Amino acid sequence: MIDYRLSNKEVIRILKEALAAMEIKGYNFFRIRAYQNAISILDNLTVSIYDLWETKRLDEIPGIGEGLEANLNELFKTGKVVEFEKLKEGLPDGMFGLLGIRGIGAKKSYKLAKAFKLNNRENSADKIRDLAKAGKIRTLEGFGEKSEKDILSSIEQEKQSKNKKERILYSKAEEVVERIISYMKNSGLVKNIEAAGSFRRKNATIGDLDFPISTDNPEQVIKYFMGYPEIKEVIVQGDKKASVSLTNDMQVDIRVCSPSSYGAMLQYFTGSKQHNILLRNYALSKKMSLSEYGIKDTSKDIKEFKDEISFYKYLDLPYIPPEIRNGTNEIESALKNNLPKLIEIEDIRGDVHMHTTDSDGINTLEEMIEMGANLGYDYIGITDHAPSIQSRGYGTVLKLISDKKKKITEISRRLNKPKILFGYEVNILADSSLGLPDEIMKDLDYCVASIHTSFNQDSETITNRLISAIENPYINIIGHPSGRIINQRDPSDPKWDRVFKAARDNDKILEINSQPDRLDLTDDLIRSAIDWGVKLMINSDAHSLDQYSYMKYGIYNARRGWAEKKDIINTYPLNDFLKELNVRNIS
DNA sequence: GCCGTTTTCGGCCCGACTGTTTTCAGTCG
Repeated sequence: MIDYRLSNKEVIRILKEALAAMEIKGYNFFRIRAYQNAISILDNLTVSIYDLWETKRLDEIPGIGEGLEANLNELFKTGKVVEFEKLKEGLPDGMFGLLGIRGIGAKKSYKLAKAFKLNNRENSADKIRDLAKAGKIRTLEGFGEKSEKDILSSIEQEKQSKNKKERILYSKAEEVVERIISYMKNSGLVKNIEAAGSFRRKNATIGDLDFPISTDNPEQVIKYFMGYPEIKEVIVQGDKKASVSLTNDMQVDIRVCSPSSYGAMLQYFTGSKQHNILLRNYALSKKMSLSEYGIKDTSKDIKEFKDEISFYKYLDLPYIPPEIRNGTNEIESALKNNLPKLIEIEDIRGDVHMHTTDSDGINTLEEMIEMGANLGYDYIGITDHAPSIQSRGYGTVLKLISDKKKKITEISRRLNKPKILFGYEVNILADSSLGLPDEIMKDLDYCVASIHTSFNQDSETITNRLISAIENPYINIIGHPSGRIINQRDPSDPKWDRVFKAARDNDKILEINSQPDRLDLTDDLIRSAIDWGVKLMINSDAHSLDQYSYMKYGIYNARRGWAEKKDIINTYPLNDFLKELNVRNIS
């Protein structure tokens, strides 16, 4: 049997088209909303919908009930959904080429496609652009000169940014955030401001930036914001909010409120959208209504909140950290008083994956060790890429290793902290063999095994490669297990359940790699690894002194994966850590 | 269509902004 392995993006496109068709045909409002809700949830998944279907876990997704599960089942089995095809009957195909253009939803795309007889989605956007240029759109009822102009600029912008419209790395977004906050604070008008949204939830990548701002002078603040030098285009501008796009193509949204209601605004603007919907539903069950202005209960007047803690408290909930406000089961856990006590950066006692000038690092062994000492770490581990026996010869490699070992022993004698571990990052080769032979690895303190080549092998082969490294007695850690590079290389696709089981049964550690473009394991894999009882550690994989600080990104990622201190072994005191890692040659 | 700390029936998050309207529909977050 052949399945149709559609990507999340394709599945969502198909559902959005069905949704648009229902809106045109005037289906029940709440049925439409159920579809919107399901699409929004699916769109936020970081796991593959197909994988969930294949492992029969679609019913675990909130918002997907019997009906949509049956639709998706049909879609993955046959490549289409008969019900959806019927829904779209009689609608001009061109309208589906217009969905997704800013400001054009179902109704407008239908109106346009119908009026101008656009029967092909491939060229409908181009045709509308030409019609707008010719001043034909304004002749349509409900459209005017302004909307014609907006449509034109939306289409041209869409075309322009088609290839570069990727979400940017959290670490890059940090720089933009700092510039905006310092600009706004300079106005002297701002009481509170911070970046909310996915940035505050510490997503690995950021789409838009959202800033709640409290002030006694809303109009002035909006006006002042409009003078921000990186603004390319103003999308909306009102009394209470504004949206702009920057010269780097990021969208920035601000909301302005009074200091007395900043807590509710921050909560609203932090999201996630799904978290807020669930929270508002929960509030309704307690006869309360939530908004960005505060909480309305039966007394009808709005109770305001200066901070988020009091906001959640009024709902009889403990504070829910932004990193886990993903609209999964965090409210349920909060109600049971069962929220995780998430790991903090201060919990980290060491970092044992890093490189020096002996491989592709840019600082020397001595410099890297000194930095680890300055940071106050209890232990660090040096793991350059293992030298290749094939290209250097067995004897040379042995000599290299013993020289390096001597050097580390000497430095260790001078320092009482940190404990310095000596290992290598060893390649897991395409045929599942390892880049260093066992007899060399066994004399090292520990080894990290990582995949650096042949990422595109099929799922079964990748799974076996990872598992055979896990089963090797001299491998202690699997480095950046999925191999993804954000926006450059997709994660490889092993059977994670088998990998997790093997790691747990063999007492091996899986790494959370903190490089901002890796963040690997990903947050949801961290969550399932923990459920499997797998021990994890967070490493910077530093290739220079300043990259030690990447540890914080790994922490953010681990927090998103609901990780607690006990789940991450490099929070343990030295002796417990060495034992947990199964370090050899402990002196 | 989805879902359950009021409910397996009867509800369904909340508000801002825009353009084309004379009170609101469409879109967005």
